[in-house]
Amino acid sequence: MAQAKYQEIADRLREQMRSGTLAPGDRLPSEPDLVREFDASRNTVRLAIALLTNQGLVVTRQGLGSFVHEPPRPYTALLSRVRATSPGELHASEALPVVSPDADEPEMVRLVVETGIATKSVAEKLDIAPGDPVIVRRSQQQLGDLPWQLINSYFPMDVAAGTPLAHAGTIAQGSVQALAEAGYPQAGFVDEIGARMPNARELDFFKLASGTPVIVVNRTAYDTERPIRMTRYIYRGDRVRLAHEEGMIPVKYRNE
Amino acid sequence: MAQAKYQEIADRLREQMRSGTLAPGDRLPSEPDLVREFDASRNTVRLAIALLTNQGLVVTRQGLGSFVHEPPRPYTALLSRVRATSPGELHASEALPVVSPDADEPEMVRLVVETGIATKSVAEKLDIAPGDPVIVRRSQQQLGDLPWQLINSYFPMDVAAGTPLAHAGTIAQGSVQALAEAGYPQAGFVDEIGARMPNARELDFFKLASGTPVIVVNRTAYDTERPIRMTRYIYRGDRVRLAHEEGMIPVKYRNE
DNA sequence: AAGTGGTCTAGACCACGGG
DNA sequence: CCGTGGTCTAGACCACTTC
Repeated sequence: MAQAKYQEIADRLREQMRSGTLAPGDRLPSEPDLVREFDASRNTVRLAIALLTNQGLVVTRQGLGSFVHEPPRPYTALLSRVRATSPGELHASEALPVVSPDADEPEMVRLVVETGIATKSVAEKLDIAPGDPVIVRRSQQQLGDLPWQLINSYFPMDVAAGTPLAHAGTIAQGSVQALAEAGYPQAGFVDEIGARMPNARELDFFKLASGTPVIVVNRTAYDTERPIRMTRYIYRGDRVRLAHEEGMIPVKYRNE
Repeated sequence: MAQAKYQEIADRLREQMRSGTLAPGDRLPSEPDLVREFDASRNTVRLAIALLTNQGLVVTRQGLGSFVHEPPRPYTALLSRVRATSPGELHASEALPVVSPDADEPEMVRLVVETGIATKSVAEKLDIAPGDPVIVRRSQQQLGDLPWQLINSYFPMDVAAGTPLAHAGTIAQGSVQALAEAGYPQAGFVDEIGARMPNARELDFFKLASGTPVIVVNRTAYDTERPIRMTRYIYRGDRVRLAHEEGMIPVKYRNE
């Protein structure tokens, strides 16, 4: 066989999506229909649909059918806020500023503060040893009823102990200010951006369809000497874009 | 049944990976072994393994077995080259600068230049109409034998026609310089960064295991008036990180 | 009730990789 | 050759959604 039958079925369906015969939101033929159309067993048809699902092209809903994925309009998070930022815009947990949300969606935040120990990746960024104690601030954020980002901030214990950073609740003045008041003014930061498939926790929080990756931003902040914070932002790949600007952008093309 | 049997099998295997019983690179028990261990049919075992594969935790190789995924050390592409860049460092197709590749890996580039028509997404970025003609420069890049990025640059026809940008072959002085000489000096750019599952072309070029997303960077460059270029960088999510720096970073923590 | 997808079984044959 | 995963079948029963 030149090509597996389930590949053939997937290819045909993919082709129909490309050509518009199957438009975003359309229901695919039912599994029994495809069984008849391609003279295949149901398992083979299901293999084809699983393939498309894991490529993010199709979503299936039990009792209803399989549907061509409709890419939603994404929210955009800004890696750098170049233009003036009023102090009031600073988010409690230092979330990246967002543009173009559906204006008046209420924002909901669940915040947990705890002490923990540094994992290998956290230790590396903070230049401490794995297992060293750290202050962890975790938050889960929703816009309307869309769970859209997870933020985990890690502070070296000697930096954050005894400061407002170590206490539960939001930080009125913002964590950058709190770090400055504790004697660690932020001088700069490095972002490291990657993408991977979600783990169980992320799958549960975001309610992601399979075939949807997450975007991970590791932001390590430094004073003039050393790392003073590492913040890990996790976004759902299907609804979020990151933006970064440099130089002069004509006004009509700027974000925000 | 509280939980599907294949979910149960996947959970157990995942737990063994977390605890270290199964270390990265280890071979999982064979399918017949798992059939015996969990008293399940082979198809059910395969469902469990497919789940782990699509989460990027496991890779299977026919004739050999299934193995716990080994995360490789990633290459890092810099979104902004803050520090001095000599003209010689400019890549022909304006690739983002890379740090920490295995030093002396030879770089290979395949470049195609053609005229095409703007897709919806390209048209939007270039502020032209879908279907309008554009110059397209496509390149495929490898480091050693690792296919690591695809770069597609789109230029409005009125900008690039009759310039070196419209001709095959690399551009000695770099495309930024070529645009400047054509009367369109670049004033700034906007990057839009997202992640998604690879399409067929990308799957083929990168040879990606399922469960591996790609990172997409859309860089739109402007002169003082209008968009003059849109470049789409596509990276394999399993081997690439993007970096972005802001402010002052202590020397020992800088990239490069 | 009827139609959809979700889970599971038992068995078959094929293709690949290594001894 | 043998053990590994890859493909495919035919049939069963369950769970969810809508009418």
